Amino acid sequence: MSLEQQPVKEHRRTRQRAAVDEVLEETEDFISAQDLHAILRSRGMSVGLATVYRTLQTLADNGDVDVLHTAGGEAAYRRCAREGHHHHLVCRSCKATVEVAGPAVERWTSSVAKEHGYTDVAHTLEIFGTCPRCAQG
Amino acid sequence: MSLEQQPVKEHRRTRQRAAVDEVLEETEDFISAQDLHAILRSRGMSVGLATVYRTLQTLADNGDVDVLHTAGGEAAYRRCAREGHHHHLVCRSCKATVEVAGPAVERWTSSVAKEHGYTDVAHTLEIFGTCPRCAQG
DNA sequence: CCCAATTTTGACAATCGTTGTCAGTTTTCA
DNA sequence: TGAAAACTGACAACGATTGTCAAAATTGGG
Ligand SMILES: [Zn+2]
Ligand SMILES: [Zn+2]
Ligand SMILES: [Zn+2]
Ligand SMILES: [Zn+2]
Repeated sequence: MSLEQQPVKEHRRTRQRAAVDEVLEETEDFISAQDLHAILRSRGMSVGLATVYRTLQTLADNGDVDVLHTAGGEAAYRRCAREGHHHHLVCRSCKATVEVAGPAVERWTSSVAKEHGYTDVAHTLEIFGTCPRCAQG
Repeated sequence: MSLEQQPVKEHRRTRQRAAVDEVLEETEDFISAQDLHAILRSRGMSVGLATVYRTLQTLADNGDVDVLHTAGGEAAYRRCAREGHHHHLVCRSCKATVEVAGPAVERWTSSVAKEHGYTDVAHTLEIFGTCPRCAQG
């Protein structure tokens, strides 16, 4: 067995990371690296695109933000309120997100996996739909 | 029986499509467009990469094959035995796939969506793990 | 069988999100 | 304060996928 410690990669406090953090903090919905970078630029904050990518990647690795892969194949990030494992109900058009927990689903996935002898199990689950606001207004 | 109008985009029978179909038919696990193309080439069957992409895309659109987005961000395709809506338990290393149905999950996702007023709901759910064979040998 | 309309093909360029490079900059801490 | 260590950013590189468009193949008549 290999006991893996959490990879605390974020050691140093830099203005770039603070900037990314700030945007994440005030952004309610999932946002892509590119979009976050655009926001920073529009605010006159100069942060390299690569740095934005790296920072988000690290935050995701450390579990500080959730990652979602959109239909278009791009990664979107979000700092969620809920702490433990959970999933998302996301509006296809405006990205409005609801955090949802489904203990039954978690149990089901592990039982299915175990049933077939699969180990080291993980799963991805996202629910997409049209939110009430976008549905009609 | 329910009459569902299928977008029959595949009109013509060409050797290229037959070739792609053949590989899909004999391939048990999910396979990417690139890998399928490589197999065709290795067999001396000349089929353009773009054609492989287009063919798989069309098959997926018509619901003839299932699509899976791997961790590496590439699409993988599979002709499944099960007909209705279902999910997959996939081995991370060898791609060995088990088709699974989870009526409870389906119910849960729609109830959660309805609960928050979301409509036109869909969901993605994939279970990843290490299959028994890869686990030890 | 032959043809013209229509669809499909494939080599190649182009796009797009993302990662690698690496010299110069910043942070940390002894 | 003085490095060692981590971080940054401009830019190149990358890999998967899509767009282009002339040439080739399929189809349904005639
Ligand atoms: Zn979340
Ligand atoms: Zn919405
Ligand atoms: Zn399937
Ligand atoms: Zn396996």
